[in-house]
Amino acid sequence: MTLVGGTAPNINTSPVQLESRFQFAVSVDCVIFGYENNMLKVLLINCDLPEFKDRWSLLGDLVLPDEDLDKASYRILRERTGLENVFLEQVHTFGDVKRHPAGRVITTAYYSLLNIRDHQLKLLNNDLHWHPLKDIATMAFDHKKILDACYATLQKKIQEEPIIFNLLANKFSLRELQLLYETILNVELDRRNFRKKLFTTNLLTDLDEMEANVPHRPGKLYSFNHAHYAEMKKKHFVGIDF
Amino acid sequence: MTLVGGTAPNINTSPVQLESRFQFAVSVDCVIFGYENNMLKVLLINCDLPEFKDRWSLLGDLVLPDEDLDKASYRILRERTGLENVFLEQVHTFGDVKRHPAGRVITTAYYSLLNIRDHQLKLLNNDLHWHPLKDIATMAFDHKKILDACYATLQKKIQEEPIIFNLLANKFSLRELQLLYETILNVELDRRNFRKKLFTTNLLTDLDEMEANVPHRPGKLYSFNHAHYAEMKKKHFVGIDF
DNA sequence: GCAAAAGTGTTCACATTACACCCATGG
DNA sequence: CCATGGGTGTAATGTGAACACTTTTGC
Repeated sequence: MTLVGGTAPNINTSPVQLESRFQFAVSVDCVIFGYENNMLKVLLINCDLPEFKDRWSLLGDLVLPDEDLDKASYRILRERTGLENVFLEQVHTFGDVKRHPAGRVITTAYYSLLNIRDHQLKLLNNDLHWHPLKDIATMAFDHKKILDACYATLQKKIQEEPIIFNLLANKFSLRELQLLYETILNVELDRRNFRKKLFTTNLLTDLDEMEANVPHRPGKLYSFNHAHYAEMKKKHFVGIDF
Repeated sequence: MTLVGGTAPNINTSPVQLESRFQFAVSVDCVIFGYENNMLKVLLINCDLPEFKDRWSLLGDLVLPDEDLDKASYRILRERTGLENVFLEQVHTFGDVKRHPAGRVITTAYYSLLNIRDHQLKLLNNDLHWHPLKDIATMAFDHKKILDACYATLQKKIQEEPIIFNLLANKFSLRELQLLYETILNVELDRRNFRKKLFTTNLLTDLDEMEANVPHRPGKLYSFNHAHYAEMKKKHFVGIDF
């Protein structure tokens, strides 16, 4: 065991020459979740590395030397989807020695939520594809582990904060919202209790519009009340639990 | 804006030469929480960098080239406290370009929980000091931001999992446990409801021992029932909420 | 008129909260 | 005997879960 209280030069306490220790590459990987046809999907790209032939990879890239870590994740998202102002949040950093065949690459995972319908046209001429989460069994690198971690975070987070609306169009029915909760959490919810609960949060704006072209009685359409949520957040924590 | 679907060589998709891009140093910083005299404390070390004269720094170090990120955090803890098998968990990675004056250093923050009483002797001959959390206003680097993030995680996590026992001695009274919850969460709890709640979790083992040397009626002593918690975890998620 | 989902209230079980009195010990 | 916290129970309130029928639309 190393001696307690050793006084070796330390990056936090003493001026140290760092040049010889810039030996790492740092990347970010984005788990971009989308929702379509009652399926939670993830945007993936084909991996051309011989080690991972025919496997899928997350969208990621090396962080640039003069680029903040968070900025890098937004850059990936922008370069790959053309989108700005999308929900994006750091989840975890993966730094096992052998996680990347090219060398020592530490990667920080982010997850992002967006509405596939609104953005699908921007994905033309691309190697990118939406994959139903359920169908993803193996991936390149340690990306399955990263995906699992981000999915777990997503499941937890939608019960704490109303981030789920990022996956829906601006206008949605209560049924769509409930289905999305059920899909992500992998549970079944009582329709009446769900409605009650959502309405008491006051986070929904009734648009006085109805669904169209549905083979049944059309439901009302709602939108997420961003302004009201911002107000609530100022005062107290907002939770959504089932 | 960068073109969507650009096909520039990418670390996740194509074989790339990395050597020229190993331009980062990677460190870990540990926020080591302890509890003593009804105060939540943090183990800090003096920073000798001229930029941060007389400021305090977290315990951290560069990750070694052949060392897993998680392993590095355990090493810091072992080197600084002599402790093994202490609760330690990753919180967040901080990677702003200018966060470290020596160059581009990405740091991953971990937090750790330990019982000060049981371990204080190992801190002799050391620059380390326990600081009451309340007294820490400024720190070196972005360490105050890191500390705040870890504290927020701690507050949240003790309401989800029984990690709080890591801060207490093996034997503790219900009052000590309640005080600790109150201290960390910065709330006041009803004593009777607290007892009921804790007992219903079945996580406490009644040791049939009493406090000694207290200037009032001695309370019973309990220990955390690790075995029972492990059993519960197998079956379902265990939550502790107030 | 049939299928499919919208919309709506009540009851019950359980969990949380609020709250007051006597007890044991040290000084 | 006094100060300090230990130990206990109950009533009220709030929350989550279970549950059935009528309505509206497309076909």
